[in-house]
Amino acid sequence: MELASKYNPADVESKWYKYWEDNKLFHSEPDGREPYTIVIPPPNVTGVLHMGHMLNNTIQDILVRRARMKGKNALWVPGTDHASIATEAKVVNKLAAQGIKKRDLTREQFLKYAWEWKEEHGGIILKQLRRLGCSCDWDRTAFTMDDLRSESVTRVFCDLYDKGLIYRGLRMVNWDPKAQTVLSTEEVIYREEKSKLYYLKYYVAEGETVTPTNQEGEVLHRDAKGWYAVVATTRPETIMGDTAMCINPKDAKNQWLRGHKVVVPLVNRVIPVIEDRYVDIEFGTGCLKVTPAHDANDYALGKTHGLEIIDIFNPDGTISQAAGMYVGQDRFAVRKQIAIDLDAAGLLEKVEDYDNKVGYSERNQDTAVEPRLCKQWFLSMQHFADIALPPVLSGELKFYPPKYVTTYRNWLENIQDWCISRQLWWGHRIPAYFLPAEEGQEEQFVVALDAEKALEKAHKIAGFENIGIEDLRRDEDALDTWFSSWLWPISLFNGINEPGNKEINYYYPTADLVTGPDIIFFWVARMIMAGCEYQKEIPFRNVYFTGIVRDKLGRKMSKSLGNSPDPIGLIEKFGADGVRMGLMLSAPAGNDIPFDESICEQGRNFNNKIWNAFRLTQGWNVDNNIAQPESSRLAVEWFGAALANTAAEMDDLMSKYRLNEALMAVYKLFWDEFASWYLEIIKPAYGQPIDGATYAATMQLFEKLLLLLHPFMPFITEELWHAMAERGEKESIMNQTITGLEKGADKSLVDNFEICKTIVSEVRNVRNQKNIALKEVLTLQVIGKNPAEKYKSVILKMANLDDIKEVEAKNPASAQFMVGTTEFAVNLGNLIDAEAEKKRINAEIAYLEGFLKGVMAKLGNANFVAHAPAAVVENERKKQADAEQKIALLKESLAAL
RNA sequence: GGGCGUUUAGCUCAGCUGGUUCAGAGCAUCUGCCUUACAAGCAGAGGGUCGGCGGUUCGAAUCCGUCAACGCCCACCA
Repeated sequence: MELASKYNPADVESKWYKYWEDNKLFHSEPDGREPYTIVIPPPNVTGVLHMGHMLNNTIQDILVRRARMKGKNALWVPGTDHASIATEAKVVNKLAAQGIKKRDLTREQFLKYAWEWKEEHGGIILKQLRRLGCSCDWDRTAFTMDDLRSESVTRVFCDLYDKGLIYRGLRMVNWDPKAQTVLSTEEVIYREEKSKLYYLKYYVAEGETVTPTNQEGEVLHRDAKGWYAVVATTRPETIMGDTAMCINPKDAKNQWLRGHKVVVPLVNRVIPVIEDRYVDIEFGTGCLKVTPAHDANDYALGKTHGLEIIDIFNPDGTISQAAGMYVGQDRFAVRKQIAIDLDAAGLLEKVEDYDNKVGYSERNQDTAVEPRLCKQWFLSMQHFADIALPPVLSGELKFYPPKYVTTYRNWLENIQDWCISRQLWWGHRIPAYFLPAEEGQEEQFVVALDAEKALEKAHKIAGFENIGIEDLRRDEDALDTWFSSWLWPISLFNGINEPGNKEINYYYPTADLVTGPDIIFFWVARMIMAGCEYQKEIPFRNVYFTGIVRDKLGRKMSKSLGNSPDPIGLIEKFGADGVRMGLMLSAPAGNDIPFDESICEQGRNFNNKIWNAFRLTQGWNVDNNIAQPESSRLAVEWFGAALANTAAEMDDLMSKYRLNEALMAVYKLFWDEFASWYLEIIKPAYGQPIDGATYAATMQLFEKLLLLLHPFMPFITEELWHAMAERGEKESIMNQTITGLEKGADKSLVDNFEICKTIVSEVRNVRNQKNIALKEVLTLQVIGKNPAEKYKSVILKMANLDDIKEVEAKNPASAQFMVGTTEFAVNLGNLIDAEAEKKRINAEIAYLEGFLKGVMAKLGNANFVAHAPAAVVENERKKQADAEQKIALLKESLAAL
């Protein structure tokens, strides 16, 4: 069959993926081999593949394919995440577009829509992962909200509640007014923002007698309407919630306010002036308005000083009835309006530009988070921090790159309780059941796996012995998505519902986790916690943190910027192998990846190179009756050693997770050594057959190269591996072993061959400079012994020489070069340009003399000779001798010209 | 305000415990080639005061100090 001169990935990729899947080659069952497990960071079930996924999953696939080829029982478990808040938002939007409001639906109705959405969009991303070549065990595909995972979540909730680690409490939390749910502290991201600082006048209440501290104070704090204090605030719309003004007791300039009452501007409510050292004397005027309902610090102040709490916001961020004014208007609209109104009333002293940080919802980045006081479910975290820190600090669990250990440690050492409830429907509903209560009375509740069990528990509580199941009211809230993800490495093997089962015992702990550093707290840390709590063992041995994929301008790839290439489009253009390689060549663990389509070209070109090397070998006729040329024998010997060296190097690099370097090593081995040297050496003359021994050896070497390449480029390697020989029906390259390829590594053999390569290059260089075609046969002279005598046959062929003559004195009419301290000369006859040659030699002498000067200076330094190790001094002496010898030889040549 | 990281060729990055890997790799660039595997290619070549300054040392890209730029994480200054 005639092979096209260019590799066409589209032809082969779908074919081989189907083959792998049909033959269940990715499937794993526990057996006697050593397990190698990876659990996928579950992508959002309704999401689509982006470049971050491409990178992340390529890495995982390389690791898992390589482990498989190292003889391990490799398993990569795929799955998706229900992504509570993001998915619910999408469904709400979709319904809104159809004119349906969430609040008009019952929970059941809404969930029906949500599941429909999930069925429609779920799985797209899993199909895309197949295009990439991911060798996931699809039979095990899981979903964080499927039955087993849901049951796991409920069990864990009940267990932690029973252990006293989960509690319900009134706290100042972060509220997302758009999604109308609470968020954890980790889900709030702060952004620097240009805003305004409003200086508001708080007049001293009527009837208060003010004693000015000094003349200056009187000027500053008094006008026609009386005495006043000025408060600087970025949030004037919250004044309706002010229940005090606070000054620092040590603040001399505000002493005069002590014990007074002031009037909240516009609102006209009289509030006390309190004193607390919390207030920064230097900030603004040193006067702080205290709004206990809407600021965490103010809340704390309110608590210590027994202040009233006025909640002026509705859950959607509009002003509530309690505010008494601007009711129903949006918080930001009110901020604008109130500034105007305050100004009109002469209560706004001034407005300044001010940079401050505003918290936004991580999932909903256009919505500013509102601190809000409400009752939520929390998980006490100190216990988990205590168990999750030691394995990382001790190195039992390793982070790549290790700098993240510090980040991890800092977080755990300052751990805050985790707010786990969300006011959402799409998620795992909290298994807490409230008991009937009298109006105005605090409701009691029980926590249980289901309603029946809840009822049993309720019956044991005095006064509730006779209630029925219909009297129980289940908590409306769902759990934070991460409350299911943190169980992922356990729940995938059903280790929560069925502790100690065969699968969890075999596959846990997993080997490597590949994920982004942005979810180190959300996910990585919490999985370690859950693992240590429920399996008493870390969930993975190594965490590989990938970088962020950026565009070539260094910007994060994002939908809104439109700078993210379509991954499937890239695969169609360059082939999955090409894209994988482009991504992998870019950067080491932890570094951001500046991605540009053009790096995929390099991958595609490499595919093509491999393809064409194969095409070359297929074009040969094999003749078993001809003898193996010496040059071919040497090439086989040398390349075998070179391949083993690279295999060993790759083992080392892979163990350090330096995938890009491992790939580069095999890339160079294939292109620079195999294609450019080995194949050229053994290539028979045009139309001539190749000897059987060389051909067989070549195909063996080629096959080994494919094995080494396979984890990085699964498709083309499978294609060629099959094209190369008859294979069994279920035989795949992915199940071949690469163990032992490093055997036979011989560095000296490789180093020796380098001398031969240098000589050939030098001759080619002469041809280049003198414009001598490769076809023209030349003669090489070596003065003295040829340092690469062993490879003479190779040199003759590669440099197209008729002979290498060992002579005592060279022909002056020749182009000369040196390899080490050996002189070579290419006889040029009348082609020689004596002037040019003199110039070249003089330049070389000048360089060597400079070099020698440096060496001599070192050796002339008594301190150096006295202090430096003998070997170093010896080496300098050798440099000196070599340089001197070379200079002498060059001067001779010069004289001869 | 704390902490971490980065700065080496045009670009992206290696360079471990100071000295033969000490100034490297890939890509890009330049020159010459359509040589019957491959122009998505072949053969060559050029290119860097290792961010600045100071110190330790016989010797510094490498260790220490300092400054600068960039990036990331954490933190309640309204």
